Amino acid sequence: MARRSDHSREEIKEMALNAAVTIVDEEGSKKLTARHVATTIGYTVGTLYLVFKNLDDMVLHLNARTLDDLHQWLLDRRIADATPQQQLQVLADAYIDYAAAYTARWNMLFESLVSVDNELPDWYLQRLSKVFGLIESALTPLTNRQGQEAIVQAARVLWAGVQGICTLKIGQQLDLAGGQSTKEMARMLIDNFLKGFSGECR
Amino acid sequence: MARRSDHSREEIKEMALNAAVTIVDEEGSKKLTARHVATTIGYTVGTLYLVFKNLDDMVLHLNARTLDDLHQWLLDRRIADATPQQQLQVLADAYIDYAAAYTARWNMLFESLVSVDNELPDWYLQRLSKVFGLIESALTPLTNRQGQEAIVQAARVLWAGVQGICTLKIGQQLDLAGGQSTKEMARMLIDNFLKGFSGECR
DNA sequence: CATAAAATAAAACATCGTTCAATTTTTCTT
DNA sequence: AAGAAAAATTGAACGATGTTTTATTTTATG
Repeated sequence: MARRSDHSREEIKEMALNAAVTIVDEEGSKKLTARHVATTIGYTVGTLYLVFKNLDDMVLHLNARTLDDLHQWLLDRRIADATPQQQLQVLADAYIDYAAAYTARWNMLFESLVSVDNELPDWYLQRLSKVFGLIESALTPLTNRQGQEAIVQAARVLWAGVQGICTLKIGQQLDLAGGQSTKEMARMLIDNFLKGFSGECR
Repeated sequence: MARRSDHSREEIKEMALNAAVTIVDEEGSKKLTARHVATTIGYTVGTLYLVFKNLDDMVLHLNARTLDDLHQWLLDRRIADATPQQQLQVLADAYIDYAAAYTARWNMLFESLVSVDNELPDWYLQRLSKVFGLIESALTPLTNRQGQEAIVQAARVLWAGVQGICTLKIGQQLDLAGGQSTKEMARMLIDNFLKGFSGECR
């Protein structure tokens, strides 16, 4: 057992979150319990409550990490010199890939939005905005035709759309006639939405 | 305490589900526990396991009810003699209203999609399809321009989009610049998507 | 009326989040 | 350096949970 001041509170926090990520990835979010995390890092359950207010607080910090990770994931897959449409499709594909690769983590992102009664803290909202900003910046070339306000709104709508496509795994659950993949759905969303949005219509 | 054969198993099932709906609506999904449901209907917890395989099974049946209810809700609000665009906007608004009015119920619909490991049973998928079919039928007038296959795909994408808009309550959580309401987002999604989809573009 | 079968209750189990008192280790004071 | 104060950590405890098992009651059956 770890004994006094082997690690600072900040270190324990780090260790706990590392353990939490591993548990979620390898055993699923249902196995993410206080005791499991504590014993994994060589402490007992009481210690966790020294560095986190409660389990929800820990999950919030865990989700913040996921958002950072997702943001980097999307950044790494962005391509230069592409049309907004191409950029968005790359982003959507990357988002879908992340959700598929780290499903448990990704799910927790939205479970928490439900369970948290209080408002989300600023440091969390900032992480959300960062991810969200990627879609926004892909749309900025359209600022000539559309106002900045409309761009922001479109980015929200598009992200929500891709999010919904991932959430309802319709491709898997409702696949009755002809397997339409998640990415195909996202492509359809982006193509048609952008056609309408970028004003190529009468 | 209720005593032997006061109610058939089917009646107990009904009572339990009625109690569950009330609990979820009035106290939230977190208060939906086996003991709470059992005592509400005047039985003890063991009896519940006579009519449901486990709590997840009960939630699944509860969700089936919600889907039926949602389907009727959407039906009641449909309008006749309207363009696909109008129909879809009415549907989207109704969907959003339902999610707002019965948030706890509505949330459980998608939490369960996550937690259930096994495939969803047929009787549940049929309920999903029924709701989904409403969007599809609103799009059928476009069958001339687009193939039946494309209609089905578009319905999926649009529903997913509205779903995502509801899920990320961006209007409330990420509302940094200018309050864009959920319905406005849905309108933007449908308008632009349909413009692109219905082929009014070059 | 006795006995089998079913329905229900009650108790038990392991686990959970959370709190708290007890114990150990460090730091501070003189 | 020694003892007191403070902090870190444990371990036990509490109430609640999902689920299973045992015991009891009620009905049905012969």
